[in-house]
Amino acid sequence: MYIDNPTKQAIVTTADKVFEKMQHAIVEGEIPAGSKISEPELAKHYQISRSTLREALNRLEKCHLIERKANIGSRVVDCTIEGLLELYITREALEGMACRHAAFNMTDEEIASMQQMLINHSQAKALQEGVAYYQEEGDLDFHYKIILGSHNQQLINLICGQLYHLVRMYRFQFGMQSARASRAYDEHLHILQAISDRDGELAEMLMRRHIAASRKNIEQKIAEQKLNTSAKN
Amino acid sequence: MYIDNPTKQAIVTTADKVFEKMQHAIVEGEIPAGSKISEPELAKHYQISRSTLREALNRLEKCHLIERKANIGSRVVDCTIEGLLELYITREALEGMACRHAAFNMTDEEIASMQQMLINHSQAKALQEGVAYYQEEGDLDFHYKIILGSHNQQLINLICGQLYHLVRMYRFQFGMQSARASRAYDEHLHILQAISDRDGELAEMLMRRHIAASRKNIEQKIAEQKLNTSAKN
DNA sequence: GTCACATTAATTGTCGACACATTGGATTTA
DNA sequence: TAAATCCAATGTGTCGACAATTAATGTGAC
Repeated sequence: MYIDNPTKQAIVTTADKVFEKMQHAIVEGEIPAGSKISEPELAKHYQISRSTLREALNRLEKCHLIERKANIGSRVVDCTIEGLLELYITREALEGMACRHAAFNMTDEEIASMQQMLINHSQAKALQEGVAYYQEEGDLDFHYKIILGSHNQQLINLICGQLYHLVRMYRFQFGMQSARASRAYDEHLHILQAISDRDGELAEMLMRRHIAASRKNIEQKIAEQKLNTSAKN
Repeated sequence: MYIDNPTKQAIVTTADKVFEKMQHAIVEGEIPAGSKISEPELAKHYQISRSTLREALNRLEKCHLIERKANIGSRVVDCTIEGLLELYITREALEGMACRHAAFNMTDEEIASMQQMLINHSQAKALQEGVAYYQEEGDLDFHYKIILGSHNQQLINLICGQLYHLVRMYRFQFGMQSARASRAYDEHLHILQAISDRDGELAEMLMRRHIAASRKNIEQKIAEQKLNTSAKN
């Protein structure tokens, strides 16, 4: 069950459709990260002309899923640890600010809707130990609505329209759903509480800590992995 | 004298050249804000095919200078007050974070180079009362180098590659160089001091206040303008 | 005179072909 | 054998034309 992106423009043109297909293919690793993109090959695969494919490629570049170099070609971005950490830092800045403004700008209805959502998450979490569902869909959903709640079009476009897909890609490629699930849930609760108290300053601080904690959790896991592999060799 | 953008890819293809020309034309208002873009007309004007023009348009869209709708066309973004304030808020978040990391990641040489730059600014400022030069080029230059100093490619791309041109556009269109010049200079000094002290937390706070002060200054000017115009009517 | 509908004109999306740049391998030379 | 040069093959950039959609104009009915 995907969270539908309200920022995305309606899919009417064929380039739109191919863009969507390729987006999923890249995010889910079907088109491998770091791989070179052959325009003639892909155009044939999707049964479209190169012009249309290039239009789709331009949009993929817009959300940082591929990189283009003049006269050389396009490559799918590769998921490095440095890139992941940089992405978290960027999210910390942007989502923190979004959260601060959400505290000022969200309507009472929006807040109530999020409270209901967290209750649903809590039940789903209790049902299936929650790790998978919560970390994948629920977490993104929560963050997503906070960002929309900022009512700041610039922030919304940047995060939801551009960075969002990259975040999903990293989640898929690194396949991380950690033991932080239940702690993350509590943090969500506190963030929403700060918002419903209209305390923007606290809301921003909590959101930043929430994202930073997630980043540090990953850094730690990476460090452990390194320790293990070097111990084996 | 323009600040050359290290993030921009080398200009080799004709689409690159047209992109650059149009970028300047839009930023400086030669192509008016909010105006519709006619592909056949512009293609003829630049003596290129529509395909090449569309390639240029795609890049303009990437840095938020134009907006496209399927089957309808492209429009230059229009500069609204809301848009300006949203942009400042986004900058506050991103540049604040960049500044924090610059405090950790800038080399001693980079810091020394910035200190020298501020000395130069100070002299230019003393020479010509500084308002114009400082607010236009110098201020951007300072912020620019801080961002680069974060050594965070994600942040650099977002701010310098995308938002930067929009910031310049707003400056041109609203033509704002306020009496904040000398105060802003002092703030720059303090920020750089925090960085050279490797105090990331303070550096971020100062940068955020610096940008927020600039935003509030504009909000106040707008409020005064409204008061004046309504008094006249 | 105004609204609704149909027809025409103009604009955008898509296509296939050509021009140019880059890459890889074969040939020549030191 | 190694390095440099040339040539062919592949891939990207650009072009002009056609198809599909939207906007504009004109016509008729009320």
